[in-house]
Amino acid sequence: MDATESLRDRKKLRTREQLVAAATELFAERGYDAVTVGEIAERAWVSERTFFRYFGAKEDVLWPDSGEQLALFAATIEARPAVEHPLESVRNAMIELGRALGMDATAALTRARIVAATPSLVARDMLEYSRWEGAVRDAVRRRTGADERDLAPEMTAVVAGGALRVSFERWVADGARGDLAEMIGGAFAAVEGAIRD
Amino acid sequence: MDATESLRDRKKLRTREQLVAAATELFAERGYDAVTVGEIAERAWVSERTFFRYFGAKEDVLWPDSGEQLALFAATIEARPAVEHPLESVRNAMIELGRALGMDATAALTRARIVAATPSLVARDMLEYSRWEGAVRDAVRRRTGADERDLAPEMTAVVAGGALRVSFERWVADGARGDLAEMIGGAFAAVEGAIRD
DNA sequence: CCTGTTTTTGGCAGTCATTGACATCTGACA
DNA sequence: TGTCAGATGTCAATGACTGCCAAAAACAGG
Repeated sequence: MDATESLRDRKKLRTREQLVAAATELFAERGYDAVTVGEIAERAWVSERTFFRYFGAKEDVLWPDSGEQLALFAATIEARPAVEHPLESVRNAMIELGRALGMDATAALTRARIVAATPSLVARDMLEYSRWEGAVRDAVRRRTGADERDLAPEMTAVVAGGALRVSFERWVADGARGDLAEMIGGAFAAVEGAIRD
Repeated sequence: MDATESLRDRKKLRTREQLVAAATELFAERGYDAVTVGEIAERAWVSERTFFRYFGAKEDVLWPDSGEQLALFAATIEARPAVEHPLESVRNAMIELGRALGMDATAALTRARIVAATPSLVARDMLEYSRWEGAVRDAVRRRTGADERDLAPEMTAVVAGGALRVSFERWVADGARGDLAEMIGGAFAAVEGAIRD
């Protein structure tokens, strides 16, 4: 509740943000591989060692809040009314979340381009998606009380996670114009067509 | 056509196989991170430098034929009769492929365990799946002549790739007993249930 | 079998990511 | 102001890669 945390905490937060900003700028300018952690640290006014105190690895700086966002997403799904169809819950959760995070389109676009340009980052990104998928799967299982061996929750999660991923990719490909929420809705709708005929 | 290629080629192939075998054994024994490239090279009777002539990175040795397999998969899909429903084609292609590759269950299991134990390898694995997904998407697009902006082929690919991934994971979790092809069929079937209600 | 040519290897040095150990500095607080 | 815990900087070491050059092996022709 206290917006004025200790000086220490504020400094820590600022350093963290500077590291993320410095890294993003440098990556955007020269490409991920051509930037060293030392350079990122230098631009953020800290030592290289300190970078690793904030982020476990160079690439982690591109997913600064993945843990929090995942937790938030999971909580948002759980909070949806139980009568909703699972896919509907996920879709709404994603839309709610998109609003809550206040998505800075420009920043998201920059980041997406950096990631797309380097295979190892794309891989890491897929790993993030798979974690969201896991959250969906767990939520669906809990809600439907499905057996752990039932593949239905897994596939629901595959569809939900895939819709998010595909929508985001398309949104980025379009230069972050257009409405992401709408695109997600479209992706979910497309599954119907994909399944039937 | 010539089973007796040049000595050079045969040696190269043997070295490659030895590297893969050495790496797999060591990873299984001690875990991916605890094994150095130098140790792998040593057990394969070559220098560390040579390892990197065969594989661009340490982790690549766990996906020795990913390119070929992907190409084979793509070709197999394309070869399915055009009247088949896309998902059906993909399912059959996967089943055909599983047979053609002669899946060594034990080896697959060992590999899967190594991968599952290390996040960066899981990420790389997801990247591989996304490439298969891309192949499916392209095939569906070509076959249906869908517009590039149509999300249907993307989602068909998501479902197909997801079914493969989920099935394989389950198969591995079950200790590679059971029929993988059958499990894939089950995953595809589960989508119906997941979508409707 | 001998010899000049083409590949494949090995050895080395250098860069960069990542980590542990230890000294120093700084905000928090009595 | 003096002390303590937490944050940072420094240093050294390991291990993944890469470029470069020289030795070894496989080829091809005579």
